[in-house]
Amino acid sequence: MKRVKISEILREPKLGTETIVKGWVRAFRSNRFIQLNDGSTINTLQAVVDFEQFDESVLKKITTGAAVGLKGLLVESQGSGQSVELQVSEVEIIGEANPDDVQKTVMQPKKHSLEFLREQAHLRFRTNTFGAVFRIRHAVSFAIHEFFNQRGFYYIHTPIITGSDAEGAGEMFRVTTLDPTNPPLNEDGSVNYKEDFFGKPVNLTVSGQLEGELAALALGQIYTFGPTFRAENSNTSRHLAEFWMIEPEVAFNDIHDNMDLAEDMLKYICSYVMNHFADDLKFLSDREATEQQSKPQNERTELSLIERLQFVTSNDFKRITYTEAIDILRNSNHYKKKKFQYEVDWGTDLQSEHERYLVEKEFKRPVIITDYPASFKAFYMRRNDHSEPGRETVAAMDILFPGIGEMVGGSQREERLDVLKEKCAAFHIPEEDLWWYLDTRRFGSVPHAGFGLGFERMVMFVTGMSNIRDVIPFPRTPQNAEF
RNA sequence: UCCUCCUUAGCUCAGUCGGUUAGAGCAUUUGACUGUUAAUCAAAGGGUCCUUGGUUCGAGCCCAAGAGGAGGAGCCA
Repeated sequence: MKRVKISEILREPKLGTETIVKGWVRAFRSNRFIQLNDGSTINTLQAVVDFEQFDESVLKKITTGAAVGLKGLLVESQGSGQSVELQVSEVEIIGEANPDDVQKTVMQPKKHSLEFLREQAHLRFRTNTFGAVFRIRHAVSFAIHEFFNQRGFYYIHTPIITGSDAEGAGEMFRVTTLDPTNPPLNEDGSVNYKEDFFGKPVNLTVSGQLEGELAALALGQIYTFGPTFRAENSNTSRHLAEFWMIEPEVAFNDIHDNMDLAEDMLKYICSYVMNHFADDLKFLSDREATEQQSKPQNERTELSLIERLQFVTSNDFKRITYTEAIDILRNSNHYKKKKFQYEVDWGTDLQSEHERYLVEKEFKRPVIITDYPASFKAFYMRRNDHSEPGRETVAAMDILFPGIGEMVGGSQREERLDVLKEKCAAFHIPEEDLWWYLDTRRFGSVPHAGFGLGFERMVMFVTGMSNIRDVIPFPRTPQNAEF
């Protein structure tokens, strides 16, 4: 007989049939009731053992955390907390768990802090919260692939090891096989990278975008979905040294097509999770609601997690230009009462507090800000045709989410070779490093656009978790690469 | 990297003005009970009060330095 997953049993219970389940004991109450979870769902199956029919030594081993196989008859439950239960006739102890040891872990049946759970990343999968988070992380991932596949996008794998530092997106991790204590040196004392594995210095990628553009300018529409690495000493609840990013790129799209695509994608993800992982979502929504009760009124969220997802899918994102954003901020009472710590001036980047004001106070919904000043945006973003003199802007777009900040950053790309070369010079990027990128603008260049979605930030929004370390199985942050 | 806060039992936390033997709930163990739902009842075990140094007759509590963690900022996704 094959084991049946608990998710199947609970979805379509075949009452009166002999069934085998295997999983981990969450609780064993009254020497009679086993609460069994096998990871297929957040819900547990109640298994009832008649303790008079089993050996004491077997019952002793049914402890929290232990792995067991149970065979028995599926029947309607006499108790009120569940509809079906398993009347156990055979117990197999598959893996024991010593209660004294379990007591020191996150598996003991009680509430734990997220910090404590983080210290046991290898065991936190066993908890309701992280089981739900990682099932939903899968759902978000799968929804993204499904979304793009349905629209005829091709999934492209861009390199993880890269020789170009062109995007300047941040500090990079060096990849080398040289002996750090005794590297080969040039005559002038510098490290001789010709002797390194690739014959030149290489790093872990900070973005697959430039490579993605090459594919898009042949295959039409592509997306990447891979790990990304930033060696920045960022110690916040929104940053990781290793994270995952989705970067679609579409030939012939302009900035408006780009916004439509991003908005559709974000809505699709929310719908998918609501439709397919409702149990996990409800658990997380209730969990957040309980947590909110211990917070002061002004720090509570107005909508529940589920309501926030519904809100996103059923309302258009607010679209404004950077210049309009500056006007709104400067005309706000918040500004007039001097409640912003940072000055609001055309030409400087928006600070976190400004973005939060726009998203959380002014519009109360996701906001897309476009047409930023060229001075603080990347070299590859397309220069707008009708910029005021001295106020040159680029066709950039950032999508800001409540509680998260920047969820998506993208732009229409500079397709004009002469302008792009000008920008390279202005940003001190040597053209010879990017010859392969510039080539795309020589052989049938076309307008195109794309964006990057921070995968973990999306999972944060969908699960309601407030620390990015709690939505990735094994977080890598400064001074922390355990497991 | 900067600012603020935190570190007491396995976990979550209390610990008064610096004063005798540092407490509670949960968890664990033992026993009782047995249709429970974070089961209940009784008892027991469990402490480098983060580390080092200082002040003091006396420090969990005051001071200094360090370590670890959290929140916020910057950078960004």
